[in-house]
Amino acid sequence: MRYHRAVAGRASAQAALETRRSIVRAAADLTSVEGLESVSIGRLASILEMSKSGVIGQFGSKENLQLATVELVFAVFVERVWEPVRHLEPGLPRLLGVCRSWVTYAADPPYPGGCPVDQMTYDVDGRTGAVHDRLAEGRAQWRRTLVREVRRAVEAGDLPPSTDPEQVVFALRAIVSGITPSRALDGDAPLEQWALTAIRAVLGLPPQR
Amino acid sequence: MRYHRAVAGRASAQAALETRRSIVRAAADLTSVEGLESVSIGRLASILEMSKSGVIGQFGSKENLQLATVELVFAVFVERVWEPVRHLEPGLPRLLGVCRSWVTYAADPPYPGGCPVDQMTYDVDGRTGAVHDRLAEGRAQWRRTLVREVRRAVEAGDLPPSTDPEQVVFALRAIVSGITPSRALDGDAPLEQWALTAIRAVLGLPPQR
DNA sequence: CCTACCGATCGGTAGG
DNA sequence: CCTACCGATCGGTAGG
Repeated sequence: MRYHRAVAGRASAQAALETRRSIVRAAADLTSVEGLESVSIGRLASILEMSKSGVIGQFGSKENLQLATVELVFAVFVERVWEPVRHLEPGLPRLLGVCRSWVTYAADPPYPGGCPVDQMTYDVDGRTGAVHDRLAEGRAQWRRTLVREVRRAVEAGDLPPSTDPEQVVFALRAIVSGITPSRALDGDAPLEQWALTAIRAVLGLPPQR
Repeated sequence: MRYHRAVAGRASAQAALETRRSIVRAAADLTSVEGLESVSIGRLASILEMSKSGVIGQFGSKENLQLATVELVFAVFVERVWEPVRHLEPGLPRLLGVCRSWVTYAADPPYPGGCPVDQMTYDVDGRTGAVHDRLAEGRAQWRRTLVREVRRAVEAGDLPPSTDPEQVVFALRAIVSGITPSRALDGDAPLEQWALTAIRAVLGLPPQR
């Protein structure tokens, strides 16, 4: 009986973890399409064919569910954008690699909608609270990573010495983030190519590659 | 009595128009801060110290109120960004003028939050309906205006003949739209200057001015 | 423009 | 993980 309960305990703890993952994943997908505000506990319950208390019980509050969703979309971002290129040589080679994987991620995101990080940024930008703070923190970390990479490229002589890393990183983020709304509202266009062309321009590199 | 009623009729029609304007203005302000989804009839009623039926009665439905809000923010955009420079010489002079007024509008918007057009773009990009369609239409019109201006600048020899007007306009829109989220979440920075620097880069113009 | 009301949905809790 | 429920708020309507 103790054994049985222990096994059942492990099995059900595992099942609970899987349920938790499926809830967060559904929340991320729904956020990518309709935004954070549309992700209600009732809608998730309906999508996942669970009760509302089954959805919220895993997290205790909607805010905790949102925080878990933020962590998931950050992890996916790192896995898709940073991991594939982290082995490249620091400086311009890795910076250009990041830009390519980043643009690919934005143009063909692993969600039914656009990048949930950008969506959430708009959803929380006028508010306060833990979700806003965690999102700002993650964005700041990504910004610092990019600034460091630009700085290395300048020091290596691969970018003009007049380069302002902070300015360039602002431009890079804007250009990549511009892909999602264009894709959703402006009709078909070679957005990936347009973005890469713009990126080379703000880096002060000659066109093409 | 007929006269009195006629006067009262005019006066109250005017009052109704003013009420209508104040509702739409409050909706635009609230949209700029919290997004379209947070603009409920009840919240507007509370802000304006009216009854809910007084708010919605002017429009018949929430969708019509949203459409009226879209028209207002488009009108404000044209007034702030296009009108100040429409007298400039078509081509590069007017294009640079537009970029300046546009960046100023984004960096110091006439709303308590950021530009409602960008906010609404994220709010409706995963949906269908009249608000989505009107927003897409307005965005397309602005895009065509910019493309025309870039094309003129190329034809006048003020921009490189290799310029792809559609690509450049994608980049311009992304850069200006990047100001709002940065302002809200990334802390103090010379965003206006960064944006103008990036704009010159994607236009293929030398730095500074 | 108002009061009074409709059914639906919201986040969350009690109790199991 | 469930059912059953809470008060609050949603968009909208009836009737004036």
